[in-house]
Amino acid sequence: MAKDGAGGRARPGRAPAPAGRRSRPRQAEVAELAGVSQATVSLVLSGRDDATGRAISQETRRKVMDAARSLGYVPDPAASRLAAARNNLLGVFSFTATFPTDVRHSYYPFLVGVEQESAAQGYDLVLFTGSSTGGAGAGESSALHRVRLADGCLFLGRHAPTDELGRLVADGFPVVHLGRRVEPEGLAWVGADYISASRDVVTALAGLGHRRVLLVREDDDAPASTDRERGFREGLRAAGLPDGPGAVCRSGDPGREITAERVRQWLDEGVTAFVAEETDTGAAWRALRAAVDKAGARCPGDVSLALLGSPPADLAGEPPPLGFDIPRPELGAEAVRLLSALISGEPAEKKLVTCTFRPGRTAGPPPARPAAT
Amino acid sequence: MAKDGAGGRARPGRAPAPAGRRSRPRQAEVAELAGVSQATVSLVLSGRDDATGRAISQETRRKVMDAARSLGYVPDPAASRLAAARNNLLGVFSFTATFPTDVRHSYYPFLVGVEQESAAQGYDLVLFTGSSTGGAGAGESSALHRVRLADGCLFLGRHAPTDELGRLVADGFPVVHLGRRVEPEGLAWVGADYISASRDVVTALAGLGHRRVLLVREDDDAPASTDRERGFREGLRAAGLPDGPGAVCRSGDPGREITAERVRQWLDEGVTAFVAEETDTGAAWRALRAAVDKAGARCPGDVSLALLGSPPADLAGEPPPLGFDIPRPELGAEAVRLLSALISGEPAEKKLVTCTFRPGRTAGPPPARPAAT
DNA sequence: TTGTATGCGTTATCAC
DNA sequence: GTGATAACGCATACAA
Repeated sequence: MAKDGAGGRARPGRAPAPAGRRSRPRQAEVAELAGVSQATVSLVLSGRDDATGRAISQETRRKVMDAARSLGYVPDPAASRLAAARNNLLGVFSFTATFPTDVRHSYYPFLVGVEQESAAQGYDLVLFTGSSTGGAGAGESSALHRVRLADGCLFLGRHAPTDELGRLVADGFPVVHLGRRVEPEGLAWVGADYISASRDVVTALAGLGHRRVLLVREDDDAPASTDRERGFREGLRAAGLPDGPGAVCRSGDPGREITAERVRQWLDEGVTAFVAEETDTGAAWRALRAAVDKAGARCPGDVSLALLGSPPADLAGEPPPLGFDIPRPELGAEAVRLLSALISGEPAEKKLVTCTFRPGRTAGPPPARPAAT
Repeated sequence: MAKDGAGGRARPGRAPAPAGRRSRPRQAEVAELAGVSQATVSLVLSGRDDATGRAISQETRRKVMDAARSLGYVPDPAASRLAAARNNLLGVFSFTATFPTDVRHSYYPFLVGVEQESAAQGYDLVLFTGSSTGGAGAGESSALHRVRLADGCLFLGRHAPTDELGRLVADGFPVVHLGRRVEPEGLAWVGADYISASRDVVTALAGLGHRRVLLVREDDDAPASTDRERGFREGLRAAGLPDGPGAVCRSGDPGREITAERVRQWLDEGVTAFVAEETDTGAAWRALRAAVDKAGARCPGDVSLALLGSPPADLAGEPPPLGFDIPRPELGAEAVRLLSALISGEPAEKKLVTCTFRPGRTAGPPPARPAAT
């Protein structure tokens, strides 16, 4: 009973396969063609034969390889994962569409690095489409459990629910988050070192002679924002500049927009340099530039500007702002490396990647006399 | 023998689980807690109980649900997909990196639609790249056959080798090509209807009063090019315009560039409108515009221009050309629909998607007197 | 050096 | 209504 031969059988106990379509070749069929057992096929194809001391004759190896090739055999990832707990698949899960219509919000730059490093490490990528409309797990309380099909998963975007992630981590499922993240406890992540990078920008401004520098940031409490503010303040202190509440302006709310009028006022108060945060849409930087322009101040003659990040793509033609670039592909690659290590059983790490300082052309010495006088 | 209880057992026959990692609860454990059989748990949790007429008592349902919740049960996707004989994975194979650094050559717009529709259909995506050396199957002779790990695969780009694709098709593996393609026989594809779209552009020009229209195309015999030429010629004939070899200029070769001189000459010959093909880099359109400009002709005053496709991204600021837009996201979505149908056993289809006519601002009536007189 | 037997967690069929 | 039981395709301890 049971164990019928490997040949095309009627798949008892289940609905018949779609008419006319043969299922993908299995190891059993490769074995039959090569005249060996399925177990031998498994050994040969996994390359685990000589590694574990199990020696398999070259003759057999060749026969198996040939059979596999001629049948176009490819291991079933689900079966591999079930049997061996690994299938060389890395998951990528984002909570907004990975390829949004609006390219500005995309994870594209990260994916460049993720793809490269995954290939280098011998992994294929599975894009879990759980984010958008439904995904394969629509209706489920958690669409997230699907990622367990892969050996590990990368999470993009700050909207990952902490408890779901926590569950994965608690179960020992390898997870890496792209972006610094405080919780859940024990979560591995790779983030950009906004603190140092922001500090360096302020240091550069101070070095140029600026004594009053203002940070314009969004009213958001994500680490990406708070880290920049922290670095900004560190930079002020390191340069011996005043670091009061007046050094930072939370913008973004209605009635708090950066207007020409406010800029004018700040200039009158002695501010000679403005620092903006990079945002998804680049709105902050755009608004600041517009306001300064409208206020009649020239940059970098009358006022210096800096951007804690990269300018939006449509401003690529403008002179590059003083600031830093986030090495997104490198972040993606590093995340894959961490994930790979996790899968190998190493402990969860948290890693900051250094940003690239960008001298830019929007900063110079402050005007000789106070702009307002 | 075998069939030991569901309780925490030592997982015989395999390497011990990584230290400290307890395995997650299985249906068997849920069943035990609920006092029912594992099969019942499967029925209840899959929600397939009332759908198939198998009535399960509310009492049992509740007990199972409670047990599952209290144990924190989440289904193992590997096991589900193995048992269901499908892994809900769709391959996406591109012959250049899926995320090239040069975004202009990218498949991004297609992927937008692919991702959306895949999510809607309950599929996850596996990204393969022909260019990348690595991947889980590195070392194999053909990187292409790796796609068989998915339930079906989408191919992007025209460089897919016909014989390899033919092999997949012959094996009954579900494949859809993004872009019209003549061979291999029996290959399903989704393409843009360049013929109608190009015809409409010519019709629009003729409607404006143009009698001599010239198509500038690359020296390429891909369907994307030949279809446009065919539509162009159809448009000429439909408008009763002359359709000789002089109506088309094959450019791109050295010595055949579109120069100001040649444009001048064509204008002298009575040509009043030029139509260019969209190319990967946008080179044709760029060259044509430059040449016309350099020839001192103004557009649309002296000469009308049209583009069979969309202008390159960096020309987004210029006035939009008369022509059409390729609904790339829609193409991607349609391809996924076709692939999904193929996987369900339906026959291979070929489908053309209608392009969007774009009036643009580069065409007007021809000059009152021949430009050359 | 190769084959046999068995389990991974789920689904689906069939007797009860 | 419910519970055995047989695959799904692969990996591995162990026998041969």
